[in-house]
Amino acid sequence: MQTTAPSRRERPAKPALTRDGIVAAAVSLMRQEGLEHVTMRRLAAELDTGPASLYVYLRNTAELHAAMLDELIGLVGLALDGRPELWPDSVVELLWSYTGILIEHPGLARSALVTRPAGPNYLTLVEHLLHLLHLGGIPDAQSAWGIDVLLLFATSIALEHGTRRQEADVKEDEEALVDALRQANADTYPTIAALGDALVSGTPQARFKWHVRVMLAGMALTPLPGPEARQHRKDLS
Amino acid sequence: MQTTAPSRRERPAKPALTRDGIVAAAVSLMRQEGLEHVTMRRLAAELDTGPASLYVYLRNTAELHAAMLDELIGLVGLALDGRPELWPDSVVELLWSYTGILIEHPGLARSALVTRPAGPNYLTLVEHLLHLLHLGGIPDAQSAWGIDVLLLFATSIALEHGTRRQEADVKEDEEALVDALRQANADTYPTIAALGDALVSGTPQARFKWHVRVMLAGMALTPLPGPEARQHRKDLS
DNA sequence: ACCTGAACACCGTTCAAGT
DNA sequence: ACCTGAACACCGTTCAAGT
Repeated sequence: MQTTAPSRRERPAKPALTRDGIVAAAVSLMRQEGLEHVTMRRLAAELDTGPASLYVYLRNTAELHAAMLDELIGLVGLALDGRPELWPDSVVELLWSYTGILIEHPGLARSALVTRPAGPNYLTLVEHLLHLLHLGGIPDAQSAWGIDVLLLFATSIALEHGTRRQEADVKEDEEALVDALRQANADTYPTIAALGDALVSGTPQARFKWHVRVMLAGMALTPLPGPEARQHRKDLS
Repeated sequence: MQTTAPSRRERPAKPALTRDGIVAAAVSLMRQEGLEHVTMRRLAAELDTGPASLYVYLRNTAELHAAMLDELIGLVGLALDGRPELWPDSVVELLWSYTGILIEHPGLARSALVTRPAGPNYLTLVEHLLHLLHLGGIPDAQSAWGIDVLLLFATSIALEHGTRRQEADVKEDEEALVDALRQANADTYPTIAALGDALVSGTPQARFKWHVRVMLAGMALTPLPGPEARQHRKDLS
C-alpha cells in the first residue's frame, strides 16, 4: 500500500492562493450572494483559509472591490458602432452598459466613486469614450475635462438607482420625496409647486439618455477657462 | 435636611431624549470627531443611554444621516444675488456651497446619494435653484429634469473629493491613475496618450465651475423627448 | 517567504423585560 | 407608553507565531 499523502485527497485539492484566484472567487461569491456578503472573512472561509491570508495579496477591501470591478468591465461589450454619425447614441449606449454593470452591484459603484478605477479594462472603456467624442468633433481639451462628468454621472446614477432597488424601505422613501414635492406649500416653495409632477416624470432610461445628451451638447460649445485655471492640480490647493 | 432627590443632582441633569436632541447631539459629535465616529452605539453613550433607545426616535442610521444633513443645509447661505443677469454664477455658487458642506462630511454625501434628502432645508435649496434656472430663461420642463443632474453632480463631486482627502492612501491612489494614464501605451490607448496631461489638469474648483456651465448650456438647448417617454416613473418598469 | 489562528476593537439592530 | 440591558450575528485589520 502506498502512503502518498492520502490526507491531500480527502478534499477536492485546495488550490494555491493567488491574487487572480481570490478576485475570481470574490466575483463568483458576489454573483451568488451579493456584494454585501463578500466580506474578507466570508471570502477567506470560501477559500478555506483565515482572513489574514487575503492581506498577503490585497491591501484592503477597497483594493479587492477595484479588482472585482475591472473584471466585470472586461465583460461589457465595447464594440464601436460602424456608423460614426451616430456617435451620440454610441456614447449613450456605452455609458448605459457601464451603468448597467454598476446597477447590478451598487457597492462597486460606491467603490468606483471613492477609489478611481485604473485597471486595464477601465482604461479601455475610457479610450473608447474619448474616441467617440473625438469622432463627434468635440475639441480635445473639452473632451479631456468632459469625460470626467460623463463617467461620474454614470457611476452615481448607478449608485443611486441600484442601491434603492435593493432596499425595502425604498418605496416609502421615494414616496416621501414625491409627497414632499407635491404637498410643497405653494407659498413656501412656489417654483417647486409650479413644476409639480414634471420633477418626477420619465423613466430612468429616458432621463439618463437626456442627461447624457445635455452634457454632450454643453461640452461641445463651452470653452475651457483661461490657462491660469488649467494648471496642473498639484500646483494649486 | 431635605431629601428631595439628591441623586438627580449628582450629574448635570440628563436631558430627556427627543428626536431633535438626538440629531443635534449627532451633529455636534460629528463636528468633534467626524462622521465615522457617529455610530448608534457611540451616540447612545454620548447621550448616556443604550443604543436601543435611539430606535424609538429613528428607524435606522440612514434616517439619522438624512436628518443631520438637513440640519447642515439649513446653515448654508441661500441669499439670492440681486443681479439676475448673473444667474449662472449664482447657480455655480449655490451648488458649490452645497458641495462644500458635503465635502466636509463625505459620509453624508454618500447618504444623500442613496437616500434622497427630503427635509425642509433641502427643499428650500431646490426651490432657490429652480428659481435661478427660471430667471435664466431655461424652459420649465427642462429645468425639472435638469435639476437632478445638477444636484447629483454636486453630491457625487463631494463624495469623490471629500472621501479622498481624508484617506491616507489617496496620494498613491491618485498617482496610480495619473501614472496609468501617462504610461498608457500609445498603441493600446492612442486617444488617452494623445490627450495626456489635459486629462488631469485644472483645479477642482475650475473643473467644477466648467462642469456646471456645461450642464446649464446643454439644458438650455436640449429639448425633452416626446411625451411617451415622459410618463410617470410608476407607469413603467 | 508565505501563511494563518487568534485577538483587538469595534459594528447595527432586535427583543424581552422593566418602569 | 416609553425606555433599555443584553444578546445576536456579525465586521476589517493586525501581529506574533508557525511552516
